[in-house]
Amino acid sequence: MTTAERPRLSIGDVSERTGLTRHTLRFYEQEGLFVEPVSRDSAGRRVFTEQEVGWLLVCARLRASGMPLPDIRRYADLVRQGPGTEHERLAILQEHRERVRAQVAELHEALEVIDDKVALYEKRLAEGTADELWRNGPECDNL
Amino acid sequence: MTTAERPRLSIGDVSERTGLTRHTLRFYEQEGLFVEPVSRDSAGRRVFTEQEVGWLLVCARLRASGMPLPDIRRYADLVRQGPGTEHERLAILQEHRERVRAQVAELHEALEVIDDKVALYEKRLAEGTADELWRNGPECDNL
DNA sequence: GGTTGACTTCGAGCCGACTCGAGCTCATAC
DNA sequence: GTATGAGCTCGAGTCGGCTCGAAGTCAACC
Repeated sequence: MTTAERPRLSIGDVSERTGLTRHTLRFYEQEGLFVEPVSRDSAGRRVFTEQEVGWLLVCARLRASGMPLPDIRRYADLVRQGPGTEHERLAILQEHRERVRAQVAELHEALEVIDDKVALYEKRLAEGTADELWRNGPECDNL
Repeated sequence: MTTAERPRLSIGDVSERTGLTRHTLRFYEQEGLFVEPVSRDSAGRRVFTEQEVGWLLVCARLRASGMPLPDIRRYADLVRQGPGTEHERLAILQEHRERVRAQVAELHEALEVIDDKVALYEKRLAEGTADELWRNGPECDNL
């Protein structure tokens, strides 16, 4: 529980550190992705903390893996509500994990198809027999 | 080179066999994803061949792995143009393969984050110490 | 010859997640 | 004191890939 420095980060700082644009950060606030309301300075500008940067980095990973904003919002809501909501938070994470795993599996299947085609083209091109790859050839399984 | 049966498949048949809706199949034709123009019967209805089903299954994999429609169209165009376009076809496939691999890597990174969180929640819930997971705990790295 | 069901075209609508821009307010640097 | 630059709000636009529905055609069965 370090009561250490609380560096006050501007939206620009956070943008740099998270890779999310300023626009996106405002949009995320509006969408309720933050656990606590984002605080403001005297001029009404957003002031972020290191904690929030950390959370945003997590959000970025969740987004990159396809978690919809409503799910992230829900998770953030639960964290805000505090103790007693851990089971549902866990459930959200587990469900998402399954979806991601399924997606990885799907991508691997696609990679198999792609790899086959690449191998075929490379072989034919190396042999100079690319023409045989043409439409009605015996081994021309789907171009 | 089997000159065998040419089963004339309706859009409904193809829909069933590819998992693509009729709407999507028409849309794909319109978008130029087919190598050859789709033929029609006397009443103007689309008639598909086994070859086309095969190609659509490939398309489905490419789409599932995120290849944009314009890229698929380009590939189909090249196949239609025939010999001499193999290098570019190969290039398209290789490029896409790299993107898919990158995506898989990204998903794995996300999975690491998710797995960590899941493990943490499971541990605390099992121990009944979930409360310690609360906000300002020492080990509470980003909720 | 009427009903059914599968097909046709066309254009519009939808979805999620940004992305952008106009017009404004501030604070700091010179 | 004014120019610069970063921030603000709000509403609208974009993008890709479907998705839907209305209105019509056609063949096959009873």
